[in-house]
Amino acid sequence: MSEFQVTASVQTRARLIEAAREVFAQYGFQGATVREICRRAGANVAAVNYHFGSKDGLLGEALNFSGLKALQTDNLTADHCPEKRLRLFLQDFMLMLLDEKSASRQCRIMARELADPTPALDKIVSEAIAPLHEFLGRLVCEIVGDKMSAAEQLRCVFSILGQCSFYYHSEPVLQRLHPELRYDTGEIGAIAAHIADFSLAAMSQLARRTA
Amino acid sequence: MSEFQVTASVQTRARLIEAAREVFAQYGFQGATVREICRRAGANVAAVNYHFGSKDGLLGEALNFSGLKALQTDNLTADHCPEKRLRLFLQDFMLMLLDEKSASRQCRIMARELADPTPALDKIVSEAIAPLHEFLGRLVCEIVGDKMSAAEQLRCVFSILGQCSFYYHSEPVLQRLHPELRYDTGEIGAIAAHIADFSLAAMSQLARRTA
Amino acid sequence: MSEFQVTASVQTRARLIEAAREVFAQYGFQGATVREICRRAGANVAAVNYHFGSKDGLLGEALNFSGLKALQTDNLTADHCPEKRLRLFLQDFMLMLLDEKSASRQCRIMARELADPTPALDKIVSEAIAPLHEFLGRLVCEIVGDKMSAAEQLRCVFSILGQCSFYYHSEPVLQRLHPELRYDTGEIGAIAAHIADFSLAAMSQLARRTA
Amino acid sequence: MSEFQVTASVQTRARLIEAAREVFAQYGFQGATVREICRRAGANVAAVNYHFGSKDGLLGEALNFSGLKALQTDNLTADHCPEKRLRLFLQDFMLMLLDEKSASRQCRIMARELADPTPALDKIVSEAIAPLHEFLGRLVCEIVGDKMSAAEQLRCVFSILGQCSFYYHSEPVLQRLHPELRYDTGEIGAIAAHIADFSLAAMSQLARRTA
DNA sequence: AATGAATGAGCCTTCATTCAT
DNA sequence: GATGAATGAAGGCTCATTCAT
Repeated sequence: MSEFQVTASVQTRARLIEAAREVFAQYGFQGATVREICRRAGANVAAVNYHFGSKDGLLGEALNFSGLKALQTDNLTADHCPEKRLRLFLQDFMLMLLDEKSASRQCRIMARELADPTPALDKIVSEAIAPLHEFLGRLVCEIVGDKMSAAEQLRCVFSILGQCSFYYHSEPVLQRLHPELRYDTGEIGAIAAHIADFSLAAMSQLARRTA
Repeated sequence: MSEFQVTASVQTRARLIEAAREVFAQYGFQGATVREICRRAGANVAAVNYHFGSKDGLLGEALNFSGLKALQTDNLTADHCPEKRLRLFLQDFMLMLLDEKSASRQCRIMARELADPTPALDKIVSEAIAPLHEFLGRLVCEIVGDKMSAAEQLRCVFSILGQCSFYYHSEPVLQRLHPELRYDTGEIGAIAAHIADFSLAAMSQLARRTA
Repeated sequence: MSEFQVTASVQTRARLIEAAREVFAQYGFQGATVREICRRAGANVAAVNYHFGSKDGLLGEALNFSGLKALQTDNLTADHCPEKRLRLFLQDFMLMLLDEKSASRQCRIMARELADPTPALDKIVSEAIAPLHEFLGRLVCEIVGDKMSAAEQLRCVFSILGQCSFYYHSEPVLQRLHPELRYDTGEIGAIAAHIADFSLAAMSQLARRTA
Repeated sequence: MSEFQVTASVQTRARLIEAAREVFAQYGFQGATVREICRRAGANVAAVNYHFGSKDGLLGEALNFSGLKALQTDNLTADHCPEKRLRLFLQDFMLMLLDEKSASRQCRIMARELADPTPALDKIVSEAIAPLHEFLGRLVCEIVGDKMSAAEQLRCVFSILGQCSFYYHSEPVLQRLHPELRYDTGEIGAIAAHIADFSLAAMSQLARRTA
């Protein structure tokens, strides 16, 4: 094979993955069709099976969590108190979750996996969600110190994540209940600030109470 | 028409609805097949269209929010302070949401609608979710009084609902991360108590801060 | 069975036949559905099979040629020259064929049978079309006398019938080509007059030529 | 794509169109099934949708009026008087209409469309019937000149077309009434000659009368 | 290596008919 | 006698996948 062809093949693969992310995010795994993905990628109908073996295989490749990982490593290297770091992380995380940019697509695919798990969920959990839980767990631990049991700390992590994902999952509902709501940069910042306020207030109060 | 046939028809309808709830909850609206529903209901493939006109029509009938409504009316008639009533509601609500009983199936269907909205979502929003948001909105208002803006109160409602739905949406993830976790009555009670503690602590702190 | 019920049964039968004529005329035999016929007749879905054995059986009963027969017997008793009687017959016949009245429905069903014959066509031919051909055959014979061979006379009958049925069969086409065309009483009269003029002119000329 | 495959695809398409013409002509658009068409074409059930998008799309492709158009252009280039050209056209036209060759199938499909119009009728009218009416309109105009009003000329066209289509539409009836009738070349020629004689006689007489 | 053609299982739905009362 | 419920065969169509080059 000539080098030109190698490059063409690689580009086709890349376009397929990009198109798959769009279509999976928009229609879900079941609702997405191989034809539509190939159409958007400008590739042949058979390309998906050729490059990835199956629709399932493509889903596996389409998942990519580098953005989410970068968020965490950046946050860890910042020189702030844990409360401030939680605030900053929530700002970045909600922006990634709610902003109408490409980064949001993986989140959307992940969210769909929760409602309708496929074998790809295992990969998502081990590569993206487990590290995220651990990251937040350490942050909460730093904030509440030893004033809370491990089980309570875990539930605080869940409370924070629950608040975050709510705005993502409930978007179609919120659009109907509050049509004026728009996830623009300002609104997302306000949401993140509220989650930080709410959670930090709760944790400080609960930590004090236990003590 | 004989009384026997009326009964038979009603029973067939009921079996179809029950089967539909199972299958919709398990596979989602798209993934569910009329054949599987009819098979489980012991009815003919054509039964769904005969009784409900279409798969969509069956979905509409399969959705029933009487349990959720009862929760709210019961709570409103209770003679307690608003904080206590929030606690009690969360206990009932999380039990309905997480307990492995039939009531949970409507929730599962609703949850799937969020990830992949169908025309039925409008019905769900107007009949179930909107009243629930209003109910919690009034409760929060009673708790924080005039010490918080309406927008902040609304975000508190979202924070509460987000925490609740997290345990529901993330079940498959949590099963993988914490295989020892079981949603038995005791665990559900502890979760509900945590959400109440966390939220009440946050609200009291935020209300005080504003004041 | 009480006399009341007998009457009810007879009425249901009659309503079914009337509804069947409407629906067969509108949608054709294949396109017509038993459900729609029963709905219009205000009868049960099973009524057609109960009263007529099958959809085919209903078609047989729905066909009725009394109007067409009356036309011919009326014409035969009129005291006019054959040319005049042809004119009068064409006026009546085209009115029956084209006027938007109930009488037209049997014609429409018959016309559909020609394009898509069912077993009912045999009945139609023997009871309606054959007598009509014979009637016109005698009329043509009276007009051209012995100046034309039997084969030529037969073709003249065909030429007359062809002109008549054209306006019926081609209605959807003519509506598209000449949207201003309306089959009102005046237009139908003009059409019938033209067919009479055209055919009598042709026959007189051909008869003279042969002689 | 290899040349072999291109050829294979074209052949499959062609076989499908040919089979569709057979089946549509035999059973009508509604009565025809995609399965039967594919069976006759030796193709898969999905082939129709793959190649033509839908059953409707296939009908559109199955209609082809090149034969009819050729008839008219050939006739226009002939160097004869208009009466002679009408005679010649009727010979060709009736042969196309009645001869048991493939060309007849499009006519049969067209005839069915008249009794049970589908969206394809628009295409038929604009591409085949309208030009045919115009062609005959010009011929009639040449024959009767200015001795007849435009409305009368139009009715003469209808009288000619009515006679022609009668032999086509009424074939199942004529088979029952005159079982000895066969549309062989000789008979078709005699029919065409009769229509020409009848129509020219009528027109000359009517034109003279008006003058 | 990569593609257009073709596949067949499966989808929802429609329908004339039969069943049990 | 007459009906509402139920049937099952068949309809057009969609889809991920495989085939042949």
